[in-house]
Formats: sequence, structure tokens, C-alpha cells
Amino acid sequence: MERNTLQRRAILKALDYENRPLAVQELLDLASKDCPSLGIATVYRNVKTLLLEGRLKQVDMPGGAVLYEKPGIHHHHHFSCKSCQKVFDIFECALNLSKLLPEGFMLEEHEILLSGVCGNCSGSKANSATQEKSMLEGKSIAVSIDTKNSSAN
Amino acid sequence: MERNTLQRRAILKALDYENRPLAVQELLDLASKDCPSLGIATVYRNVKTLLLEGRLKQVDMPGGAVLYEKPGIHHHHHFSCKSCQKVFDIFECALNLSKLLPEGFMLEEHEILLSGVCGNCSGSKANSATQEKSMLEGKSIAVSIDTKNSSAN
DNA sequence: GTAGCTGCAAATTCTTTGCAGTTGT
DNA sequence: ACAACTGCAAAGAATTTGCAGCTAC
Repeated sequence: MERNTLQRRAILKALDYENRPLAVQELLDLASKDCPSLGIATVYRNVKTLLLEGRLKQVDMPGGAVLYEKPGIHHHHHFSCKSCQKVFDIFECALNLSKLLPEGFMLEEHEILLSGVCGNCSGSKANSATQEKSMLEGKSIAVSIDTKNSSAN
Repeated sequence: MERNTLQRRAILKALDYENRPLAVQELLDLASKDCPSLGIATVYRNVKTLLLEGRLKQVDMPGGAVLYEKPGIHHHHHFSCKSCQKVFDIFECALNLSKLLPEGFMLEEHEILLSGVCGNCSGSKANSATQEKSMLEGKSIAVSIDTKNSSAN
């Protein structure tokens, strides 16, 4: 039987509060505020449990970084800004992806990762107002910071 | 100045020969045939160099697995079969993805990851013929085996 | 000849696991 | 009470790095 521990609550609260995909390390940092004794192993264990329960969804970012988010109220995808490194949720998904597949293939899931330059970064004049406007239009919201992907090499 | 070593040639040859996205370990295994002394560190170093030169492209698979492929003659995406675990190339890409983005956002790149059941696995009657037919239609070809993604958790 | 490359082994980093003690139900 | 859970530290796995010797150009 699942138990509702302080640690698990802290992790879920961090996800609720941030409302964006988070990396394991971010979960630890954020949840530690509510639960200072929290250890990284516990975060890993909870993430795994929550994934199995379907209470968490894994988001694979380019470069191999793995983030976790609450299974959206809305199905959505992600846009990663190459300039500011933020990850934006894209709620629009009016695509007919099945048409891409050969006959006989059955599409069950799809993941779309877009990248480029976000509204904030592209028009240096078009500032955060653009972004808020977009939110109001129900198109996207800024949410995340691309974790890994540092090593320039 | 770049040098054309036996090791590098062996790695590139493996990619040419297999013609599908390969994991680092697969590269080592395959290239070792041409270059038995090849070490994993050299593979990592070459992959990194080749990525920088743009002679290799990174493919992020669901579950966080990272594969590498030659930058396609064709731009393409991937379909991962949940039944047989193979990764298929999808060459069709007639989508208007920019329309998904809020105003001010500039789309530079996109990655689409589809999954479901492939032609071979869906119709148990529709066998490999389906797949070959699809190839002829220029829609997709079976290419890869999903490496990681084992840990069922 | 020499800078780039290689293999090896050690060092990092990320994730998992064993274990003894703690806690939610 | 007792199984689930936790923190810690050790174990594993994946990737990177230091170094001395090798090799393409």
C-alpha cells in the first residue's frame, strides 16, 4: 500500500508549485525546503514509484536530459529556447501525425520537441509582454529551465 | 587539424554499414571488428568530435537513451515499436509545426518521436511484406533496435 | 617533427541498492 | 504491529579525463 509521506508530498508540491518539468536534482533542491532531511535516493525512488502509478510523466529533453512533470491536464509538447535555455509548454497539437506512418503502423503516442528562439529572445523589443499575451491566447507558457546540456565540448 | 585515423574510419564505417542510429556501445562493438584495439573512451571522444563537426547527429530516444546517426540525406524522424522494440525511420514530414508556436517564437529545429505498433507487429498476418512495401512507397524503413529502455521498473 | 589521437586506468557523475532504523496507516 | 519508506553509504553504470606512448600528415 502506498504511503503518503512528508517526502513524497514535498516532491509533488515542488512540481505543483513550479508547474514545469523538473530534473531529479531540481526536485531535491526544491523539496528539500519542505523536507530538509530529504536525500537524493529517496527522490529517485519516489520518482520511480510515481512514474509507475502514472502520477508523473517523464520528459526527455534534447541532449539526453530527463525531466519529470505532472501528467498534464492538457496534452502538450515542449519548445526549448536556444537563447535563454527555457523550456516552454506548447498546448496546441492540431496535427495529423498518423498520416506520416506507413500502412499497418498504429500510432499510440507522440512526442514533439521544438527548438528555436522564444518570443522574449527573438524580438528584443517584443519582451515578456509577448509571452503573457501568448498565455492569454492559450498557446504556450514559459515553464522550465533546460537542465543538463551544459558541457559545451 | 582533423586526422583520419583507423578508429574514426571504423566508427563511421559502422554507421554507414548499419545505416541506423547506434548507441555508443554498439559503435564500439561494431567498430571493434575493424579495429580490435578500439577503446570506449576513443568512441566517446570521436562521437563528440564528429558531433561538433556536424558529421554525426544525436538522436534522443524515449527513456533517455541516446543514439547517433549520420546526418540524414533526408530529414526524418523516428517511430519506436512498443512490441518489437525496433526503431523505424519516418521520412515523411509534411507538417506545419510553426503554427503551433505563439507569436514571436522562431522555429529552428524539431524532433518528432512516434511510438506504437509497427506493421510487422500489428497485423500478425501483415508481415514483413508490409514493411518492404512501405519502403518502396518511400515512407519508412526499419532500422534500429532501441537500446536502453530496459529497466521495466 | 609534432599536434592530434589512442588505450588504459583512474576520476566523475548519475542512478541504484543494501541495510538498519523510522513512520504512516 | 508491520510493511512501506527513509537516509546513508556503498555499489554500479555511464561518461570523462590525465597521461604516456603512437601515428597521420
